[in-house]
Amino acid sequence: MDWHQSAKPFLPLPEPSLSFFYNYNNHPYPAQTQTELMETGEWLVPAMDDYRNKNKKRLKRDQIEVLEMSFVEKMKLDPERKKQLSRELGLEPRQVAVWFQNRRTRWKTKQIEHSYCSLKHQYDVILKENQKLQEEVMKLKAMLSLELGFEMHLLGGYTEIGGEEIVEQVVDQSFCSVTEEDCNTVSLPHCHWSVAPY
DNA sequence: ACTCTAACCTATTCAGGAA
DNA sequence: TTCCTGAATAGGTTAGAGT
Repeated sequence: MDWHQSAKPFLPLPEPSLSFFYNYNNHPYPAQTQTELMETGEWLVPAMDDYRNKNKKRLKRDQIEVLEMSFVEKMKLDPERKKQLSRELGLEPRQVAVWFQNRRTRWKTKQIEHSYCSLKHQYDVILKENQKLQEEVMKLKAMLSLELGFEMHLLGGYTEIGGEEIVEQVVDQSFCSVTEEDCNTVSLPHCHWSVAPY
Protein backbone atom coordinates (compact mmCIF):
# COMPACT_ATOMS: atom_id res chain seq x y z
CA MET A 1 0.00 0.00 0.00
CA ASP A 2 1.20 3.43 -0.75
CA TRP A 3 0.90 5.48 2.37
CA HIS A 4 3.10 8.28 1.10
CA GLN A 5 0.13 10.04 -0.39
CA SER A 6 -1.45 12.84 1.54
CA ALA A 7 -4.21 11.96 3.95
CA LYS A 8 -7.54 11.33 2.35
CA PRO A 9 -10.88 12.54 3.61
CA PHE A 10 -13.02 10.03 5.39
CA LEU A 11 -14.98 7.92 2.99
CA PRO A 12 -17.57 5.36 3.92
CA LEU A 13 -16.60 1.84 2.96
CA PRO A 14 -18.42 0.64 -0.12
CA GLU A 15 -20.72 -2.31 -0.26
CA PRO A 16 -18.86 -5.55 -1.01
CA SER A 17 -20.73 -5.82 -4.28
CA LEU A 18 -19.31 -2.46 -5.28
CA SER A 19 -15.75 -3.52 -4.63
CA PHE A 20 -14.82 -2.64 -8.19
CA PHE A 21 -15.34 0.96 -7.13
CA TYR A 22 -12.49 0.69 -4.69
CA ASN A 23 -8.85 -0.16 -4.90
CA TYR A 24 -6.84 -1.37 -1.94
CA ASN A 25 -5.41 2.06 -1.51
CA ASN A 26 -8.85 3.19 -0.41
CA HIS A 27 -8.85 5.40 -3.46
CA PRO A 28 -12.45 5.27 -4.64
CA TYR A 29 -11.91 6.66 -8.11
CA PRO A 30 -8.40 5.83 -9.24
CA ALA A 31 -8.51 7.97 -12.35
CA GLN A 32 -9.20 11.05 -10.29
CA THR A 33 -6.01 12.82 -9.32
CA GLN A 34 -5.02 14.33 -6.03
CA THR A 35 -4.93 17.65 -7.83
CA GLU A 36 -8.55 17.29 -8.76
CA LEU A 37 -9.32 16.44 -5.18
CA MET A 38 -7.45 19.49 -3.89
CA GLU A 39 -9.25 21.72 -6.36
CA THR A 40 -12.74 20.48 -5.71
CA GLY A 41 -12.33 19.55 -2.07
CA GLU A 42 -14.24 16.36 -2.61
CA TRP A 43 -14.15 13.24 -4.72
CA LEU A 44 -16.20 13.59 -7.83
CA VAL A 45 -18.47 10.64 -8.31
CA PRO A 46 -18.16 9.69 -11.96
CA ALA A 47 -20.92 7.93 -13.81
CA MET A 48 -20.26 4.19 -14.09
CA ASP A 49 -19.33 4.43 -17.77
CA ASP A 50 -16.98 7.32 -17.11
CA TYR A 51 -15.33 5.35 -14.36
CA ARG A 52 -14.87 2.31 -16.53
CA ASN A 53 -13.53 4.38 -19.39
CA LYS A 54 -11.07 6.19 -17.16
CA ASN A 55 -10.05 3.14 -15.21
CA LYS A 56 -7.40 1.47 -17.36
CA LYS A 57 -5.71 3.87 -19.69
CA ARG A 58 -2.56 2.74 -21.44
CA LEU A 59 0.48 4.81 -20.61
CA LYS A 60 1.87 6.98 -23.37
CA ARG A 61 4.91 5.88 -25.33
CA ASP A 62 7.15 8.61 -23.93
CA GLN A 63 6.03 7.80 -20.38
CA ILE A 64 6.94 4.16 -20.92
CA GLU A 65 10.32 5.13 -22.40
CA VAL A 66 11.21 7.10 -19.28
CA LEU A 67 9.97 4.31 -17.00
CA GLU A 68 11.98 1.76 -18.99
CA MET A 69 15.16 3.80 -18.71
CA SER A 70 14.59 4.13 -15.00
CA PHE A 71 13.94 0.39 -14.70
CA VAL A 72 17.15 -0.49 -16.57
CA GLU A 73 19.00 1.75 -14.15
CA LYS A 74 17.45 0.08 -11.12
CA MET A 75 14.64 -2.45 -10.85
CA LYS A 76 13.57 -1.35 -7.42
CA LEU A 77 11.82 1.92 -6.85
CA ASP A 78 12.80 4.05 -3.89
CA PRO A 79 10.30 6.63 -2.61
CA GLU A 80 12.30 9.61 -3.91
CA ARG A 81 12.55 8.20 -7.42
CA LYS A 82 8.86 7.33 -7.34
CA LYS A 83 8.00 10.93 -6.51
CA GLN A 84 10.37 12.24 -9.15
CA LEU A 85 8.99 9.96 -11.88
CA SER A 86 5.47 10.75 -10.77
CA ARG A 87 6.12 14.49 -11.16
CA GLU A 88 8.05 14.11 -14.39
CA LEU A 89 5.45 11.92 -16.09
CA GLY A 90 2.30 13.37 -14.62
CA LEU A 91 1.30 10.04 -13.11
CA GLU A 92 0.11 9.11 -9.67
CA PRO A 93 2.93 7.69 -7.50
CA ARG A 94 0.76 4.64 -7.18
CA GLN A 95 0.75 4.21 -10.97
CA VAL A 96 4.55 4.40 -11.04
CA ALA A 97 4.76 1.77 -8.29
CA VAL A 98 2.31 -0.51 -10.09
CA TRP A 99 4.21 -0.12 -13.34
CA PHE A 100 7.47 -1.13 -11.65
CA GLN A 101 5.81 -4.09 -9.97
CA ASN A 102 4.29 -5.33 -13.22
CA ARG A 103 7.59 -4.69 -14.99
CA ARG A 104 9.49 -6.81 -12.46
CA THR A 105 6.95 -9.58 -12.98
CA ARG A 106 7.47 -9.42 -16.76
CA TRP A 107 11.23 -9.40 -16.27
CA LYS A 108 11.05 -12.45 -14.04
CA THR A 109 8.89 -14.30 -16.57
CA LYS A 110 11.47 -13.54 -19.25
CA GLN A 111 14.26 -14.78 -17.00
CA ILE A 112 12.40 -18.07 -16.55
CA GLU A 113 12.00 -18.34 -20.32
CA HIS A 114 15.73 -17.71 -20.74
CA SER A 115 16.55 -20.39 -18.18
CA TYR A 116 14.26 -22.84 -19.91
CA CYS A 117 15.90 -22.10 -23.26
CA SER A 118 19.36 -22.57 -21.81
CA LEU A 119 18.50 -25.84 -20.06
CA LYS A 120 16.74 -27.17 -23.16
CA HIS A 121 19.82 -26.42 -25.24
CA GLN A 122 22.09 -28.15 -22.74
CA TYR A 123 19.77 -31.14 -22.71
CA ASP A 124 19.80 -31.38 -26.50
CA VAL A 125 23.61 -31.22 -26.59
CA ILE A 126 23.91 -33.97 -23.98
CA LEU A 127 21.35 -36.07 -25.83
CA LYS A 128 23.35 -35.83 -29.08
CA GLU A 129 26.58 -36.60 -27.24
CA ASN A 130 24.94 -39.63 -25.67
CA GLN A 131 23.74 -40.88 -29.05
CA LYS A 132 27.23 -40.52 -30.49
CA LEU A 133 28.75 -42.45 -27.59
CA GLN A 134 26.14 -45.21 -27.91
CA GLU A 135 27.01 -45.60 -31.58
CA GLU A 136 30.70 -45.71 -30.76
CA VAL A 137 30.13 -48.41 -28.16
CA MET A 138 28.22 -50.48 -30.71
CA LYS A 139 31.05 -50.16 -33.21
CA LEU A 140 33.69 -51.12 -30.66
CA LYS A 141 31.63 -54.10 -29.55
CA ALA A 142 31.36 -55.27 -33.13
CA MET A 143 35.10 -54.88 -33.69
CA LEU A 144 35.92 -56.73 -30.50
CA SER A 145 33.53 -59.50 -31.38
CA LEU A 146 35.26 -60.00 -34.70
CA GLU A 147 38.71 -59.91 -33.13
CA LEU A 148 37.84 -62.45 -30.42
CA GLY A 149 36.21 -64.74 -32.93
CA PHE A 150 39.35 -64.63 -35.03
CA GLU A 151 41.60 -65.48 -32.03
CA MET A 152 39.35 -68.42 -31.04
CA HIS A 153 39.58 -69.69 -34.56
CA LEU A 154 43.40 -69.51 -34.50
CA LEU A 155 43.61 -71.33 -31.16
CA GLY A 156 41.25 -73.99 -32.46
CA GLY A 157 39.30 -73.88 -29.27
CA TYR A 158 35.82 -72.75 -28.37
CA THR A 159 34.23 -71.04 -25.44
CA GLU A 160 31.41 -72.11 -23.17
CA ILE A 161 29.92 -68.70 -23.28
CA GLY A 162 28.81 -66.81 -26.33
CA GLY A 163 30.96 -64.21 -28.01
CA GLU A 164 28.55 -61.42 -27.12
CA GLU A 165 28.89 -62.20 -23.43
CA ILE A 166 32.67 -62.12 -23.67
CA VAL A 167 32.46 -58.74 -25.31
CA GLU A 168 30.14 -57.46 -22.56
CA GLN A 169 32.56 -58.67 -19.88
CA VAL A 170 35.62 -57.16 -21.54
CA VAL A 171 33.90 -53.86 -22.13
CA ASP A 172 32.59 -53.75 -18.55
CA GLN A 173 35.89 -54.67 -16.91
CA SER A 174 38.52 -52.78 -18.82
CA PHE A 175 37.43 -50.99 -21.93
CA CYS A 176 35.21 -48.39 -20.34
CA SER A 177 37.78 -45.68 -19.80
CA VAL A 178 35.42 -42.73 -19.47
CA THR A 179 35.96 -41.28 -16.01
CA GLU A 180 33.66 -39.19 -13.90
CA GLU A 181 35.98 -36.26 -14.56
CA ASP A 182 35.43 -36.70 -18.30
CA CYS A 183 31.71 -36.46 -17.76
CA ASN A 184 32.12 -33.25 -15.80
CA THR A 185 34.26 -31.54 -18.39
CA VAL A 186 31.83 -31.78 -21.29
CA SER A 187 31.50 -28.23 -22.51
CA LEU A 188 27.96 -26.98 -22.75
CA PRO A 189 27.29 -24.03 -24.98
CA HIS A 190 25.01 -21.46 -23.45
CA CYS A 191 21.83 -20.02 -24.78
CA HIS A 192 22.64 -16.63 -26.24
CA TRP A 193 19.42 -14.77 -25.56
CA SER A 194 19.97 -11.11 -25.16
CA VAL A 195 18.81 -9.78 -21.83
CA ALA A 196 16.12 -7.66 -23.38
CA PRO A 197 14.18 -5.47 -21.01
CA TYR A 198 10.91 -7.03 -22.21
C1' DA B 1 6.42 -10.95 21.73
C1' DC B 2 3.15 -8.26 19.54
C1' DT B 3 1.26 -4.64 16.51
C1' DC B 4 1.47 -1.46 12.84
C1' DT B 5 3.11 0.31 8.55
C1' DA B 6 4.80 0.18 4.05
C1' DA B 7 6.89 -2.21 0.92
C1' DC B 8 6.97 -6.39 -1.75
C1' DC B 9 4.97 -10.59 -4.33
C1' DT B 10 1.60 -13.72 -7.01
C1' DA B 11 -2.70 -14.33 -9.01
C1' DT B 12 -6.39 -12.33 -11.20
C1' DT B 13 -9.41 -9.05 -13.65
C1' DC B 14 -10.59 -6.48 -17.49
C1' DA B 15 -9.95 -2.51 -20.95
C1' DG B 16 -7.42 -1.38 -25.14
C1' DG B 17 -5.69 -2.52 -29.28
C1' DA B 18 -3.96 -5.55 -32.97
C1' DA B 19 -5.03 -9.19 -36.17
C1' DT C 1 -14.93 -10.92 -32.87
C1' DT C 2 -11.10 -13.01 -30.77
C1' DC C 3 -6.97 -12.98 -28.51
C1' DC C 4 -3.03 -10.85 -26.31
C1' DT C 5 -0.95 -7.30 -23.49
C1' DG C 6 -0.57 -4.57 -19.72
C1' DA C 7 -2.69 -1.40 -16.03
C1' DA C 8 -4.90 -2.08 -11.95
C1' DT C 9 -6.73 -4.74 -7.96
C1' DA C 10 -6.98 -8.32 -4.18
C1' DG C 11 -4.94 -10.58 -0.83
C1' DG C 12 -0.97 -12.60 1.24
C1' DT C 13 4.00 -12.12 3.03
C1' DT C 14 7.90 -9.74 4.94
C1' DA C 15 10.92 -6.35 7.15
C1' DG C 16 11.55 -2.78 10.22
C1' DA C 17 10.10 0.38 13.80
C1' DG C 18 7.62 1.25 18.00
C1' DT C 19 5.57 -0.36 22.35
